[in-house]
Amino acid sequence: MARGRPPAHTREQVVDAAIGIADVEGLGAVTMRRIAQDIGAGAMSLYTYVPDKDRLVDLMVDRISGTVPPIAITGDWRTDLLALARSQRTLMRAHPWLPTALPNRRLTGRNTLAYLEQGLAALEPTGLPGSIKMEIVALLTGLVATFVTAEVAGTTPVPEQVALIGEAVASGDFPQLAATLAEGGQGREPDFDRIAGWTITGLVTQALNS
Amino acid sequence: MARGRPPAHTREQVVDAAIGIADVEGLGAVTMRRIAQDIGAGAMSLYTYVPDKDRLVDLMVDRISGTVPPIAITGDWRTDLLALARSQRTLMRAHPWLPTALPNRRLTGRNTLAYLEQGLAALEPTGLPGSIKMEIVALLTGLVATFVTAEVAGTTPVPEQVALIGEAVASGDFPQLAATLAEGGQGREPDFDRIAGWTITGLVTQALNS
DNA sequence: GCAATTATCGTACGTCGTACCAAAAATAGT
DNA sequence: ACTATTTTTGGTACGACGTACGATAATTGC
Repeated sequence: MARGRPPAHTREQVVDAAIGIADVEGLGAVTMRRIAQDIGAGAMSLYTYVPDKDRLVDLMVDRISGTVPPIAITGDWRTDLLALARSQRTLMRAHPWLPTALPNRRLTGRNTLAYLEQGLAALEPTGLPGSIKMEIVALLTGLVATFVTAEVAGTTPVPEQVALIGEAVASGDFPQLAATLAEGGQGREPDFDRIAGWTITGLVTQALNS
Repeated sequence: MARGRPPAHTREQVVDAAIGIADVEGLGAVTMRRIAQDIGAGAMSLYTYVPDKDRLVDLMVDRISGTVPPIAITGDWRTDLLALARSQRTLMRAHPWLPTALPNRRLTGRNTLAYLEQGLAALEPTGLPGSIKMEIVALLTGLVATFVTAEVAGTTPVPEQVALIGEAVASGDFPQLAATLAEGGQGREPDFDRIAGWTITGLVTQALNS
């Protein structure tokens, strides 16, 4: 029944290899030749499994989205949305290239849709209009991406930025910034649950009151 | 006093040419050869004005940030933060490549710092700790970027996504999504002021109450 | 004039995505 | 068994990219 030369690999193999490279060396290290080398194939053979590189990234996103277990819907939107945000954060921390890959990307598969579905389910008890629910889910995803990006990048202070900020503060043109930096780190450190909780509660309650 | 052969162009000229290309044809169309051609220079001459392409993008971001007039600080954080968010949105709509360029980008210049300064100034009356103020500004920027990205991309429905969603809905596995889509567009359409207002109020009031 | 200095930009290298196509490996029909 | 058909493989090659290198040109200071 299966005519023609049998494939030596699978689409999943290709996508998984790409994800493995991106996880360790970043999305920039993902090239067709590199993937091919990793799975022991010729570069051009990959095009049997994937139409082009852009779609491959779409497939990468959808595939890792499938690795997240669905959240339990309790019926309390606060709890459920926070659980969803948490699982997204876990996913993005495991695959730090994800926030970079997300913008301008099409909805690519059932796993990505499943995420949206869960967001809508979490918001069901609010009785908000569907379009508002969609917005809230999108904004929540953006928030998590912003947070994780800052979280991952924030660990390494770039000396050249320190210099810029230092002389900016010294110039006296940025009094608020100077005061904030002088204040030091005695503020609470970034806490995902707190931030996400604020946003969720803020967005939904404001939406309900308008 | 200025020894050696005089420069035929300026850094601003190079950066502005790059911005012009990006505005019309997207960030992907910005190449060193293309910029050089636009300003009538050899490709390699650009390296007199800019260390490399990555820094050039940094300079692009900082330069357009300088085109935004500073907001008037009224002392009401709600008003001032919304004004800041609005001006950021205006900027991002005028330069749609900006949300794409933002993630993982270093603070590059005084104009970018000035934006941060304004955010801190707007939050001054709240009396929140500096680190919290910083977070709120960062999250607000992320929110605007998310919104504008959706706003700009949302105008063109991709047929291939419609097909995916259609069959997903037909499969019955996504009841919430199906219900939401069936509900149609009778919900209010995305309104930036409303969304930004929710988030600002939500974030700040929750921060104050915790 | 003559060095010293600085900018210009043609050439070239390595890397990328991927178009093209001959070779290889399987089945279906005879 | 053989042939025709179908499908995958992967080598070669093309155009575009960022940019290293270095010869050349244009300016100032002595």
